[in-house]
Amino acid sequence: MPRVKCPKCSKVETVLKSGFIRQKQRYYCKECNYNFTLNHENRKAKNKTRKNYQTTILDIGKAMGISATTVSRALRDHPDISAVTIKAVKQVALEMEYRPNLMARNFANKQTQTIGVIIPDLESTFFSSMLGGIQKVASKFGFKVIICLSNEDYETEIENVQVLIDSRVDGLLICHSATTTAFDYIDNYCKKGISIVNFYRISPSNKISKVLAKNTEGAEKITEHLLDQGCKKIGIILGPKSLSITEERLLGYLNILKKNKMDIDKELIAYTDYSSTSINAVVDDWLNLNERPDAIFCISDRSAIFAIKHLKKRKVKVPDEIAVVGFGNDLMGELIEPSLTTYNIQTSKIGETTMQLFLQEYKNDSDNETQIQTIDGELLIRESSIKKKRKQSK
Amino acid sequence: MPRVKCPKCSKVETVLKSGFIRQKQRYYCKECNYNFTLNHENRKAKNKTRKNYQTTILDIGKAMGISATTVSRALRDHPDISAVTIKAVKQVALEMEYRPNLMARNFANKQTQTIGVIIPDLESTFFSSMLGGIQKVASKFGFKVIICLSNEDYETEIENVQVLIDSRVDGLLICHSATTTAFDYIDNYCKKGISIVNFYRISPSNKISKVLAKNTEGAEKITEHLLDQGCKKIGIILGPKSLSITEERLLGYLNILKKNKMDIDKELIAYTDYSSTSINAVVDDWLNLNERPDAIFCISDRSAIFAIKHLKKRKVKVPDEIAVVGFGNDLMGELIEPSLTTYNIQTSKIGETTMQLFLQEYKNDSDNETQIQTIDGELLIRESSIKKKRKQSK
DNA sequence: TTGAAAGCGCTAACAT
DNA sequence: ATGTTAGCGCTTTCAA
Repeated sequence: MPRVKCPKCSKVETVLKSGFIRQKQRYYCKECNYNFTLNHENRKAKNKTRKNYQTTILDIGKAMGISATTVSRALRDHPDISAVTIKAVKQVALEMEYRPNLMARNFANKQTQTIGVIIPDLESTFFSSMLGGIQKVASKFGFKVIICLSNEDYETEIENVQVLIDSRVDGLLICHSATTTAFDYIDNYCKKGISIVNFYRISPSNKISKVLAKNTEGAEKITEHLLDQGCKKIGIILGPKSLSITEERLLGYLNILKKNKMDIDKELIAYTDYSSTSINAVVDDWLNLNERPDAIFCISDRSAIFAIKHLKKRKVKVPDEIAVVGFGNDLMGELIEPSLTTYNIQTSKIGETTMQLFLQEYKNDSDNETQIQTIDGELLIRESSIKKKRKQSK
Repeated sequence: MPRVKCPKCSKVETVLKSGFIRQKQRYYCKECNYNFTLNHENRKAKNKTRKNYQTTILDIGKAMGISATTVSRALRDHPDISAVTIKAVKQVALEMEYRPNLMARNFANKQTQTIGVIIPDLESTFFSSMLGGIQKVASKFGFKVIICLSNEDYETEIENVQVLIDSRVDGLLICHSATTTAFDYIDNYCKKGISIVNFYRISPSNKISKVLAKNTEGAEKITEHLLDQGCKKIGIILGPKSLSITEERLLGYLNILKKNKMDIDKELIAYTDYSSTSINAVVDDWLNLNERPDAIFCISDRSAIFAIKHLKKRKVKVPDEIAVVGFGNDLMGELIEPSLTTYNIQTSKIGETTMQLFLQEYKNDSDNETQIQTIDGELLIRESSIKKKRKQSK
């Protein structure tokens, strides 16, 4: 019951609420049979003088003669609040151009509806399309995405993680930089209960969920395909040793060579830092061998393109003299001449799945076990690996 | 003076602070010549029981027997605080694994150190490299970047703007979607004092600063180059009419045709929505003309690549029968065969400049005038526009 | 040099 | 169905 005096009889006990009039709480005195409203602050006047002043729920409450709590609840369609009140409040909110302050709301709720994403770079469509996938799912569920680029640098990666955690993002989706060799920091944060999902380039930690491409299987298919084309000597250009994808793809490559009882030539296994210089150096080395490889399997499409360009420069014919295949399926692979054979890992889907996995863990905040999801891929045979003799024989 | 009783004489007036001992405030009673500390809550015990409990400045304060205010100031190297205190506080903060809650800090400060970026998509390196530029400058100045993709959709663009503003981002960097035709919402937000910078695809509003490419100049150079190559009939494939870049580039194209007293054929001016279908349709139309164009100037590298692919499919030789040029300088242009002649607008620099412009306005929050910055570009002549006869004659 | 108190805008627990 | 109160973690007066 409202504790409001009737302006006529000055009694409190006889006064009841009686809906809203002109967006203001209306009261009714049973005794005097009198309807009245209270003179609260004027809506416009109240709008403090500061230039960027934003209406708050308190302003609305004052303007209407009701409490901020009721306004807060009405705005969020809380079941406790009556339909009339909700309607009236929303109306006033609109008039006063109220907009919720998400900073305040999130602070009060101790959550941010924001996830942080750390990726190595935006220089090809490769990571950006993963980012796109993440963003797509995130926006569908009302999450904001803060991006951070590690520029393939470990220090930057760590700094980014720190800032994001300090910002209290609800979750962290990490694709490690190529120079990251120490992954223990991940476990540290996990202890503190922060949701982290690893994607594509993953850490060895068993405390977090992961989304990865079928690296080993993909590498097997790629290698098999090259053998199919009659290749006898396949060089493999990898990334840094510390990277999960390097390891897994090398495994696939070795599996198939072993299965086919082929020699494994250590000289043909090269580790690089993804830079064009390091890739060109490897290619040069191999061209100087007595017996050149007849195929090069590159860790990424980007490196495959570097290799093709370099081979062209060195007047080596691709694919006839040396077949080149990539991995990943970057948009660029379709454009280069010859078009690039690759393994489509579905980057965008990796992003989507990563976000979904996070969401899943976020909802049932129980300490459920971590899971590892593997995204299917497919061999994409294009020109860069088709040996002519074979082509004709088919 | 501390209001602490001496444990021996129980007097208050005689007690002075005397530095820190074992990270705790130490007191000294002049009268008893006695040093002591107070028994405040235990550091470890205090660490509430909740799983994700994070140490707060209050925890540090309690643990040390000083106020949260002092801790807050010490942590930020406030000049009021003595060096000893600062050192001691930082030490304890480290021990207690304190991390500032940026959500709370930002809320109290009414700023977020975050900017929102709205771009149309991440499907090529085109916008993502602008994003990269923004991110680069942003991280240098301690700003976080929230990205939103409009997917070239006006509604989504508006929604994104709303969410970002509700989140109280410090600034908004917008590159409009291709379907945005109503830009008035921008002015509305400006009235409320939100910093907005427009980049690349800009609105007609004169209330916000803008960063743009030299569209008209670039289009002039491109057109001149095509005339140079002996082209007589240049088709131009534009984006939607509502887009600033469409208008400006068309202007450049027309300027040069007029300057050279050439006929302007309306049939050769086509508006598209950037989709491959719409571009292919235009190309098909032109191929069906009695007199086909001998060159096609595309609004973007992406559309130029669509055009080239389609022409190849239709067995039209590029550049001999029809030269094709793009605009922008997307990474892909270098890879396609024939490599694409384009105008390098320096996407990454556009991003960097946009962020710098925002920073500039943000610092001197005076209502300084808006500025428009134009980023230099350069003609990049590659294979797709070099007519053979010319090549030989040179 | 330090501390106490108020407040940022919102939400939730607890009345009524 | 609505209001009261307290609190999220931090910063900033203002007072000492």
